[in-house]
Amino acid sequence: MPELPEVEVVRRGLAAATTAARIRAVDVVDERALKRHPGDALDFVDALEGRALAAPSRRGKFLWLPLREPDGAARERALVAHLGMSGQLLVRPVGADDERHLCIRMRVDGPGGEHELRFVDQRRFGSLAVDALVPPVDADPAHPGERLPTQVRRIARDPLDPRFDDRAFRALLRGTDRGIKAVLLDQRAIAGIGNIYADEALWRTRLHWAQPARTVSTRKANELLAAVRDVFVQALAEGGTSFDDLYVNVNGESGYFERSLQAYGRAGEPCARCGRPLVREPFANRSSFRCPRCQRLRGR
DNA sequence: ACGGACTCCTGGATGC
DNA sequence: TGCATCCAGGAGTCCG
Repeated sequence: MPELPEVEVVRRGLAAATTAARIRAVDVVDERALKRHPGDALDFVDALEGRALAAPSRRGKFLWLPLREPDGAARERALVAHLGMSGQLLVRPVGADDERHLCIRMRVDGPGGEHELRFVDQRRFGSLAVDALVPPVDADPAHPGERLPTQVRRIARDPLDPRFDDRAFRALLRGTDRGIKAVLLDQRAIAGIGNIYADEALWRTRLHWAQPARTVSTRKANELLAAVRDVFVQALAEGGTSFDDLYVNVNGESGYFERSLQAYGRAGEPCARCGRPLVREPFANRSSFRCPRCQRLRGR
């Protein structure tokens, strides 16, 4: 399931394959993939055909490729992608067989010749859109050129962004009674974390998912941020986490960080620290995995 | 205003 | 064996 490391793997793959590529033709096979696009399919195709793609950017789990006019002029618009839980962006040879859940196909002509950039999505929570680029609400005066798609403006910076504000995040924790995991998953508070990496970071920090955020000490908050960054960097180095082939890189290959997971999906298996069997608990219509000994509610 | 519940969707796994 | 139900999840929306 694509969280920050998986989306970053895809971004890097796209950077190599599509930067400076020109879009020759766009075929919308399933219009439901355009649910975040402000216009219809015709408008989507029209906004892309003939334009070139600039180097891809990412914030949290959102990915976008700025568009250039045929004369090379920058356009304040971008092709925006969100993979949802099963979306894939694939670079394929022209005319390769259609994937079963192919939603959008784009023929692109780049430095490496002609390819197809395809958006494939089994569970259809993902989307492509053409969206305007605007200055971020948290713009840094030292970097006035930064631009974000409008639909990404409400998303916080992610913890690998050098301009992520640790201090502001700690203040946010002090100001809410929500459980710590709910805050980690709130993309307006900190971006890029989903259910898997939330559980991994909490396990590493020995925090219970329901621990009220305001009771997390400054020291623990710093440990938690460090754990989130560590787990992201490690997962990135291992190509991301793949379950049942739903997440793959642009060449269709799985990552292997699943082998390194210590908490997520491991109910009944012994905790790698203390040996107690991990438990699975319902949380916000999904699951949380934790060690009942290492990760207890504190200060109640 | 805040936070929790609900919604979109598909197919693999599970249960009777 | 076959049908029904459950479950997974990001982020927008809705409601108390």
